[in-house]
Amino acid sequence: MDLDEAKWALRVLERIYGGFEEWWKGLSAFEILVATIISQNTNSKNTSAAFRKLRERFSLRPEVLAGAPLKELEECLRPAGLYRMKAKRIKEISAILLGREGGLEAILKKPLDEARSELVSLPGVGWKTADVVLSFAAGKATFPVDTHIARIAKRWGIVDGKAGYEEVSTAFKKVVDEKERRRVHLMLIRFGREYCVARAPRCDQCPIKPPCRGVPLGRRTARKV
DNA sequence: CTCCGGCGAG
DNA sequence: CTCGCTGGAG
Repeated sequence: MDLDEAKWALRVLERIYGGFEEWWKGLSAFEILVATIISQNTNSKNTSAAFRKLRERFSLRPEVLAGAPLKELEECLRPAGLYRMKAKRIKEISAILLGREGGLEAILKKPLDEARSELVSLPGVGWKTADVVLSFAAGKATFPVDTHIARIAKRWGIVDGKAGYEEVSTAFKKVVDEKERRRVHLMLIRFGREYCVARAPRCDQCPIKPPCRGVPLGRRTARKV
C-alpha cells in the first residue's frame, strides 16, 4: 500500500468507527502519564481496572504517590501486569517531578523535541509513552505508535517489516493531519484489536482487504509448525 | 536478546 | 495449554 491508499484506508475506518471515547478528558497530565504507564503491554480492560483501583486508593498527584507505600501501589496495579515495575517507576517519576520546578506541566510547555527528550529520560517512559502524553495531555504534533499500530503499518506495507518506532510514526504523520492524529491513533488501535489482530487476523471480514494484501509480519517466518 | 506479569482469547 | 496485550530497561 502506498500513502494515498493508506489515506483511503483511514477514511474507510472513520466511516466504520464514528464516535470514540475521549478517555483522557478530565484527567490531568500527570494522570494521563500514570495511565499510560499502566497500559504498557497490557490490554485496556486490565489497564482500566488497575487505574480505577489506584485512583480509588490515592489522589493521583506526585505529592501523594511519591510518598505512597510501594506495597499498596503494587496491590492497585496488579490487574495490569508488570505491576512491581510499574509501581516502582510511577513512584520514582512522582519524586522526580516533585523536585522539578513547575512539575510535568513545565515540561509539557517546552518545545516538542525538548519536552520529548525530558519525558523519555524519566524511568519507565519510552517513546510511545512520551508521545501519548505529548499528544493527549499537551496537544503536541506527535503520533504515538503501539504494537497494534506498528503491526498494521507493516501489514499495510506503508513501512517495511523491520521498521522501527520512528519510521512508523513518521509514516502516519505524513498521512494524518495534525488535528486528526489523536482520533486516528485510537481508531487504529481499535481496528488492530477487532480485525487486524496479531495472532489470527480476520482478513476475510476486513474492510481494508484490498489494497491490503495481508503482508505477513516481517519477523518470525519460521514458527515451529 | 530477555525479563517483567495478570489476564483473557483461542 | 500457549500466545499476545495501547513497552521499557538491563
